[in-house]
Amino acid sequence: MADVAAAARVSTATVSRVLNKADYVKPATRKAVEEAIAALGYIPSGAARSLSSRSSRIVGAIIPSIDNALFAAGMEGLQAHLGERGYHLLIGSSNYDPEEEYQVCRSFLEQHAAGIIMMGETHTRDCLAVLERYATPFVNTGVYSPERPYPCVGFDNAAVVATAVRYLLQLGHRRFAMIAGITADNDRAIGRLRGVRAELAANGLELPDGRVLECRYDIAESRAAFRALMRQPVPPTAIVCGNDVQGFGAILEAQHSGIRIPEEVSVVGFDDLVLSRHLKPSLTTIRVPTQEMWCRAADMLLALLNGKDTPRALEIETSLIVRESTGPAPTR
Amino acid sequence: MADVAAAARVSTATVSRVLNKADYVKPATRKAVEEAIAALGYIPSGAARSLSSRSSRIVGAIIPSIDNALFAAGMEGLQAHLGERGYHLLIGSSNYDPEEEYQVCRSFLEQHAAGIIMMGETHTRDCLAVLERYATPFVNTGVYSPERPYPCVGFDNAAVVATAVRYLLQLGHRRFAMIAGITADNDRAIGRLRGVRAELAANGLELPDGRVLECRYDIAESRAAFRALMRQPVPPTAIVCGNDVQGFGAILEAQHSGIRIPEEVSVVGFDDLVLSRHLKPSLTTIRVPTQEMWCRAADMLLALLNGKDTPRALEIETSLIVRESTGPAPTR
DNA sequence: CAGATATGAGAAAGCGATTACAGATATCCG
DNA sequence: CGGATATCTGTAATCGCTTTCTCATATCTG
Repeated sequence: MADVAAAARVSTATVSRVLNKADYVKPATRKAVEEAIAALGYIPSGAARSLSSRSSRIVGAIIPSIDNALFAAGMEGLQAHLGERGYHLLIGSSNYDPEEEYQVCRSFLEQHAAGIIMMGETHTRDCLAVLERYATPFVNTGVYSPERPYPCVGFDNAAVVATAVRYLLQLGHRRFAMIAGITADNDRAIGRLRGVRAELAANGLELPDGRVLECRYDIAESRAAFRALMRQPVPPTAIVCGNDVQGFGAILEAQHSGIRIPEEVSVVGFDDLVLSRHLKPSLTTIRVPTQEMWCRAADMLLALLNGKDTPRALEIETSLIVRESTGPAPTR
Repeated sequence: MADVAAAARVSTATVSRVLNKADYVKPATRKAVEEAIAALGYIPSGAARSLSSRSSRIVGAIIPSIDNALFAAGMEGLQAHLGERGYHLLIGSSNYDPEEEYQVCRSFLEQHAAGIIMMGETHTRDCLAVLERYATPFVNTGVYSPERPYPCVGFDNAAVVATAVRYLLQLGHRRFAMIAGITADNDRAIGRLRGVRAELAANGLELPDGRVLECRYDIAESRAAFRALMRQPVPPTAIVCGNDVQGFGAILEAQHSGIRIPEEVSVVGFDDLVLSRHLKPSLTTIRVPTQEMWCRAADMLLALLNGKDTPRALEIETSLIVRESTGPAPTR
């Protein structure tokens, strides 16, 4: 910076002013500085800036896994969105473990993240404490809990999945099963399971434990789960999946084992990944505008950061996308 | 840090020593400091550290797109690998554009990245210059060019794809087509196209321009490309795809339009994504140990960073995985 | 037991920016 | 045209660490 200042025959303070847009700087002076910056190929030190200004333009995002089309798409959109606003994105994965999430959170704080966006609302006490201690705002995504004190952008997983169940009920289905995500420490997975149970209960139906198989968001495991469900003495006629990957597992296993979807069994997913519309049969699912969700979360975080006014809970619109994997319940 | 020092009744210099493992610190003193750190919930400032030490434990990775299962898996593995070694990962995407890559590179330098891993070896002159100027080492991945002066970890795309072509030739195929990735500024896509051409030429065959369709790594576009190829007056009997996503497009389009794979046409992909084995028919492809590749690239970078001895070019082993999407050439 | 050698800990000078505060011009008014 | 005001620019302290010296103490050595 001193070099730039010398080349432009000004002080470092002026260079700083040019860099930070603000303040009064005569056009001529500004031009001289900008030319010096370009000529010297100067890149300001982010470390020094955040040290000195006690703030950074870094936002951290903690997702369960980068290796999941859903989150990957979200990060792609988030990065572009933040980039346009002059912020950098730090990505970390928690592996669905709040303890790991806490560690990632600490490492973000170490890097002076100005704010953090996290998937879900299940955080360790330590995690919340450290965020509080370092006065770092955060936003939960993928969940919508206006009654809780934490900022969130998402939707009510239980309520949303219920719309899919209602649709299946209308189609005449009565024997339901669910291929659920691992519910341990996963509020979204819990919500979806709860939503299915609740909607069925509201219609006088049950979802017995034997009809709920938890497995990871992994095609091989989901195929195994689908197979197991369909081999039961009285197989279900409708299977609700925790997300689209599990839905893919169901459809692919059906292709392999010759089970006809939707004639023998209907399948619905959740998320509407790109592949869903391309499989055969294409997958009926809940569309979630992932990128929009993350971008809105970023907007909320930036508003919080800059002291701007913002609602503390934002609901993201989802919709049921009916495709080929669902149909009338078989008449036995 | 001053608080920690005060609590432990030592100087900040000693706290620093404890933090950085090195140096002589009496066990008792170390213990006192560590207790103070824990008690105060102290998190050292990464900015101050890298400013003061003129080095950081940050590694940047620039990939074309986060929203691609291949890179996502690579990043997942890379992050874990770097994390174990006390390094943080910064992820950026170039959108297959060298100019954007350069901008991401600059932003990494701004964050004091100690080193950078980039996909491919097509970088702008400015990008190489700025890396040189800031004395920041980098490693190219996904390519293997021992004759070039830049460190790389990957494989020879042309040579590898040739193994797939050879296999198809053995099966009796003579009419080839290719659904290639966009070759502009993409050395991997170029290499694969070149590899197919070269291997065919070596066997007295040609790949006419009309039999090469470039499209993005996107299922919808790939489906369209497959459809177009199969609608030609004399359709190909073997289609080599630039990567697995394009292979998925081919298989899914075939399912939809009733074209039988491999009876009517054989299809091979590249990368061996998880889905490849699960589709019906499953996709014959080239397995690329993505995570290993990125981890080896990280190892090389860290070696470069720490002045350790390391080969400057590392070849990653790939292998042809024969599945159901390839078979004998139809006898016309 | 004196002197040499390790070992452990502190003082203070940066690292590269930002930002009060103050000083210097330029502009404007009566 | 002098002085008040508004507009620019510079000086220097500061951010939270690392690291080089330097010094104090402990451990050997003959």
